[in-house]
Amino acid sequence: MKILTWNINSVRLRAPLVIKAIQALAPDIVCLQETKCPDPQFPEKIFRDAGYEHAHFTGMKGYNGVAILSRVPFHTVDKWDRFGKADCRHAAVEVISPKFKKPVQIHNLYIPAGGDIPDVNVNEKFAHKLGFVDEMGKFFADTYTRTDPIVVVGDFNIAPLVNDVWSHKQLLDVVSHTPIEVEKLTAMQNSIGWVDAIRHFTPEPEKVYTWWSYRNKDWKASNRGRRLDHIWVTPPLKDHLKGYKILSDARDWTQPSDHVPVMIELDL
DNA sequence: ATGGTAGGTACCCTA
Repeated sequence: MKILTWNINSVRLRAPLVIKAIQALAPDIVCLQETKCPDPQFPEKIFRDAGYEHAHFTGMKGYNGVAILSRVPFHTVDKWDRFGKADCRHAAVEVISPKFKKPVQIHNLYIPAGGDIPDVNVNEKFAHKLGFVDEMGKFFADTYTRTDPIVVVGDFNIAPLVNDVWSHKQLLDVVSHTPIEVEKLTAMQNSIGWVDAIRHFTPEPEKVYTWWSYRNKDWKASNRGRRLDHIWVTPPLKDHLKGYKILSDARDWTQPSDHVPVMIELDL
């Protein structure tokens, strides 16, 4: 089973690029973030016509929004409001796997970016981000155990490791790579023993990026990337990891997202 | 030290 995650920054604008990524990678399940689309306007048909007839999404006007599209049947698990806000950042489904006795859940997550200033006293968006990550860790610990087969994917907006950013030293005070964010994300990861599936294949100190800012003249030449998008699995799935792909080419497509598609293949 | 770009929306917010 192939699971793709991509922050596409407007699903209505970039649905054709999602189709292009689907044609390149042939995922079974596609998890999108930043759909920026209220549910009644979600472009379901274009994905249905491409073979992804199952969909679970939660969106709102202008901001945020997550969607799960699938060519295999799933059961909807739920969608959640997080940290007291109805901001459409978390949804989950479950699929039946012949390898496991119980269903495998897939969680799609869009963690808040957190604003520019890494100080909770002057920046409420940063406080929201840290609180959101705390709440996710508590949710996983309260709802599951580390023996449940679960996948969580999404734009976590945090690059936790030294080589998840182009310059560890220069980004220590930049939101996405500050020590407090890394501490919170690590606590969330430890909640039920999440395994970082991308680093399973490309351990430190190899540089791995999934996002390059729009504000760089030449993203490829400057290569000031960050690994903000993640795929984690619980311990029972670790031995079933078969491969991964980061489609960096997509950063060069016409009208690109600033994030690129990240995919994991699991033997389920 | 600063400002750079993008999308959605409505004249500004978030990323």
